[in-house]
Amino acid sequence: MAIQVSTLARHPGVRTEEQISQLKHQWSVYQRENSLKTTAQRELIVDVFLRGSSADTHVSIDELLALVRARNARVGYATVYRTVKHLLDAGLAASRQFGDGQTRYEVAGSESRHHDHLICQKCRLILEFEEPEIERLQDTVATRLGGFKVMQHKLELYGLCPKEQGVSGGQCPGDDAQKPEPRVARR
Amino acid sequence: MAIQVSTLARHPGVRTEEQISQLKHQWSVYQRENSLKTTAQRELIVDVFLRGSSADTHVSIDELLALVRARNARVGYATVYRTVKHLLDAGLAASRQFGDGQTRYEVAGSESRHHDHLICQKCRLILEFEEPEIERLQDTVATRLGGFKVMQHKLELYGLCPKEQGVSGGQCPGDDAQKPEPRVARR
DNA sequence: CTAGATGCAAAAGTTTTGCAAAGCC
DNA sequence: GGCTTTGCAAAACTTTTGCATCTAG
Repeated sequence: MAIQVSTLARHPGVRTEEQISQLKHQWSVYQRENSLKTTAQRELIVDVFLRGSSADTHVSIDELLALVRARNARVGYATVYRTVKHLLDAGLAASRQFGDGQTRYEVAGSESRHHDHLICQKCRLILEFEEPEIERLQDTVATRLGGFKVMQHKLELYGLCPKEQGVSGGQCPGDDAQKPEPRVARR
Repeated sequence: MAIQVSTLARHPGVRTEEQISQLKHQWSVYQRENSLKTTAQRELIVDVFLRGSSADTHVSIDELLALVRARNARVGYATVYRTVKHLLDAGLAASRQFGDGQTRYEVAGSESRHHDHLICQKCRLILEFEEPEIERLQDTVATRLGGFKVMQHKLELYGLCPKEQGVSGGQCPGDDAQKPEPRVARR
């Protein structure tokens, strides 16, 4: 019996045009409020990030830069870092650390419902899921803590995906681990 | 009405001698299994880590080294990193990233019950709490995911501690942020 | 004696910053 | 024109590694 993984992940990367333009509107509001100028690089980075193809949910800065450079080679690291910082500030991006040493970013914003993550400890596959119950849990704890005001949470489940269970040397979606290329520009 | 924070934190640092020796036993088993030699430095690091005073739950490598050097100045970074790696491997330490850029470590092991964290976004105070409900939640998701085997979870709640709420420029336990000293030895 | 451990310094990897040049408004 | 942004390189910071030396077993 095949296990339907795809129904669990929130159709990553399948963002409708409508959602994209909603997110872009949120971005332009932020731009105006902070008197940010509109530059080709920044717009490109934002566009690439918000559209994120299904393979590129949870991008690292490196990956994002690579995607951006595919469309415009003359973009520097610093610009990506600075732009992502703006996206975080605008609430359009959220950062996550899954323990692989890199900070990863995913699309947030009013359009996206909150979700949590399940990470395969063997193959590093990352799945998303929604669990409304946890909001209730959060409130329970908040109440017990009395004075605390809980703003957000991060829940990560770590375990083994179907392909890894029992298989000692089995392969896995993320297992064909081509050593990450040395970063695009290193000194 | 004062809020009883202390009852929520699992009495951090108040580990009984019995617990300590239980942990040390676990360590010595690991040592034997992996033919690790007993050296003064390593024993010291392990001791300092496992005893961790109430202020020193969730230590960073830097903090741990500082504590260790207070007792023996001739210990290097590398040794601390290598020893902590052993502790992780032995299941006596667990690593956490709370978004302040440093990896932090806390005591794990059979003695300690699982717990989760609440982090004040303003003052970086870290509290621990237990919430049995979440194990059930974990199972719910595992069931829904069908083929997944969930091994562990991390739940982090981010919010504002009592002292920070409503106070725009208010101070906070962790707010007297003396800029972190430049690391102990830098080139 | 020998395998493992240490300390140092260098290297590696990620993120930030200073600055001159270029671009937006 | 003035203020923001960019790209580059250098700096800052965390973690790992190579190696000569030392030490527990």
